[in-house]
Formats: sequence, structure tokens, C-alpha cells
Amino acid sequence: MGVTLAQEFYRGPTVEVAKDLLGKFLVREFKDGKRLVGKIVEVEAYDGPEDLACHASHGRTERTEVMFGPAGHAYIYLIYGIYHCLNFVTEKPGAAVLLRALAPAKEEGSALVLQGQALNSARAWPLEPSPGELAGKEIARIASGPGKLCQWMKIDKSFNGWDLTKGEKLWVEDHSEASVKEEIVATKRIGVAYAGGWAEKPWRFYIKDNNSVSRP
DNA sequence: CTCTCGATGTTCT
DNA sequence: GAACATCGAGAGG
Repeated sequence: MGVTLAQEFYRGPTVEVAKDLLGKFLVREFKDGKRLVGKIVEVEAYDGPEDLACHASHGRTERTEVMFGPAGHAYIYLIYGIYHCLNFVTEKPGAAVLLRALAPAKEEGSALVLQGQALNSARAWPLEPSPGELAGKEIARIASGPGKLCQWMKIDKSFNGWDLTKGEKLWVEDHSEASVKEEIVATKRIGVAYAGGWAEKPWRFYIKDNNSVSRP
């Protein structure tokens, strides 16, 4: 069974927390008890006020306030007037980890089964989709980006500041007892060219060869 | 496959 | 007024 991540997990160095989040499962529970679950396959670390790519580099403002609060809370903002992005606050004031992509999973009994993943990611594509269902490749892309992830899980600014350690509505579970060790790739972060030398930091991490990682 | 562009609203200068 | 941690549609090869 999965274990809900406690605040202790979020209190490590931001880059370490980012890497450790890969392979964990984000869980969203709705009022009717229904759940959406996805394996975290892509993240980026934003390491506080001196990191010029980090929103906190503009100082402690109304928008970035929760990034300066306790670890293990959600920092959510609206981007391009359309999409929301989900971050987890870490211990360092002003630092957070951006969740960029999830591989959707299905709960079958007490087990989690990944959907739309190729054999090299430990699961085969589903068989012929039944009418009304998405094909495997389409399922894999349902949360393959920071905006899409929030769209899929219906996460908006009402979750800004949400305590992820409560195990309600939105939290992260560790199912490592059932998962395979996977290779991690590090690259430059996406869309932060304005940040000078900080744009070169290899603080984007993703699971190699996973079908749900965002495009670029 | 590649590239370009527009949508849309909050935040900060 | 500009910029923005994005995405998908549409045009062209």
C-alpha cells in the first residue's frame, strides 16, 4: 500500500526533493470519493530568491507568499491566463518543485497499474480500446505537461497553499515497494531563457523513455 | 515532421 | 504596458 509523504520529505534540498519525487504518485480525491492517480515522471527545481528563473526572485509578494511558507504545501499560479501550474514548496524559503508531467494510473484493487506505457517502462500499451475509451498513446499524453496535469486533475488556484501532508483532496504517495528502479535524465529547465546563467542549471528531471514526459 | 501564432488574465514595472 | 515555468491548431515541407 502507498504511504502518504510527510512534511519531512519536502524539507530536503530542493533539487533532491525534485529527483526523489520521480516515481511517486500524485493522488487527487474528489467529493464523491473518486480518485485520479498519476505517477510523477517529470519535475523541475526552482531554488529560491537567488535563482533568477524562480518566481521568488522578484521578492516576497502576494503571489509568491506560499513559497516562503512551510514545506509540503502547494504553490499554484496561473500562466498565460489559461493554465495552472502545480508546485510543491520545499524547506528553503522561496523554493519549490514544479510538477511537469504524470503517467496516468488505474487503481485495480490495491494495486496501481500504469496506463499507456510502453514495455520499456514496465507496462504494455492497453489492448484495443473499447468504444469511448482513449487509445494507449492518447492516455499517456493526458497529463504530459504542467498545464495539462492541472487540467486533468482539476487543480486550480483554490489549492494554492494546500497542505499536501494531510492526505486529503491532493497528496503524494510512495509506492516504491512495488516499483522498478528507473533511469533519470537531467536537462535545462524549459521556458526560462530569460534567467541568464540560471537557465543553464540542469534542474529538470524526468524518467527516461517514459511516454508521458512533455514534448521538448 | 517543422514552424508560427493566438488565446487570455494576473503580476510586476 | 509587457511579460509570462503553456498548449493546440493550422500552414507548409
